[in-house]
Amino acid sequence: MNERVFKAMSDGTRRKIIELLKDGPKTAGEIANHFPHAQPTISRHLNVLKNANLVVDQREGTYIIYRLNTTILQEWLAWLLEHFGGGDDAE
Amino acid sequence: MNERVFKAMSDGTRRKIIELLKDGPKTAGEIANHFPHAQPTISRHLNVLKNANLVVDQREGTYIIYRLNTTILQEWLAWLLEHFGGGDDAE
DNA sequence: TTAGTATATAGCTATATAGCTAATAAAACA
DNA sequence: TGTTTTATTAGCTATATAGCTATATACTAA
Repeated sequence: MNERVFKAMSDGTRRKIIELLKDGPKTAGEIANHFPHAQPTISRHLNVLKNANLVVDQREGTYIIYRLNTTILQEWLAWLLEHFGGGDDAE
Repeated sequence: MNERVFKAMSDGTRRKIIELLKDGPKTAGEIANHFPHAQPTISRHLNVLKNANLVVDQREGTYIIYRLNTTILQEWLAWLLEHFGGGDDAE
């Protein structure tokens, strides 16, 4: 499993971005409006998520639309369950 | 969910320690022997895991035995599934 | 071309983290 | 007590990261 996914998911702001995008694609501005941080700060968080391949972006006119890459997210969860889940005796 | 758990799990060495401890409790030295790092380096990783409550330690003579806190690990996985799992339309 | 809007990049600061070696602590045992 | 073994803590360096402001880029529309 790609280390970048773990690093990306280890930040609370980025996890909230992922949760936002679970409800559907959003522009960078819409995403930024959900946070108290400056817009460039969110832009960089989005870039971290993009480098982890957890989101994809697509320019639409002046807007850039971000959407979740559900495949990577599901693969990550599957990897976690495989490695850390169900290890208890009383399962 | 405790931010410390995410930070703890975002490091590859610490994830390997967790996997080792899934096979049963081990002393700090046994754990360190599985890695190319200096022993104090592993000691600090163990401390990060301890602060996240992912492991507990117990002195046994000169040894200190680490064991997995499966509860926290399972709670973490459950939290992840709840927030990020099953969001796909075609589930 | 100019102006305006949306977003990213550059450049900075402060803080966190992973690694190391050296020193310290805690227990066992002669 | 002094020595050995096991492990942690202290102190350091190098690197990464999250935040900011200022600037640049990409597109739209006048």
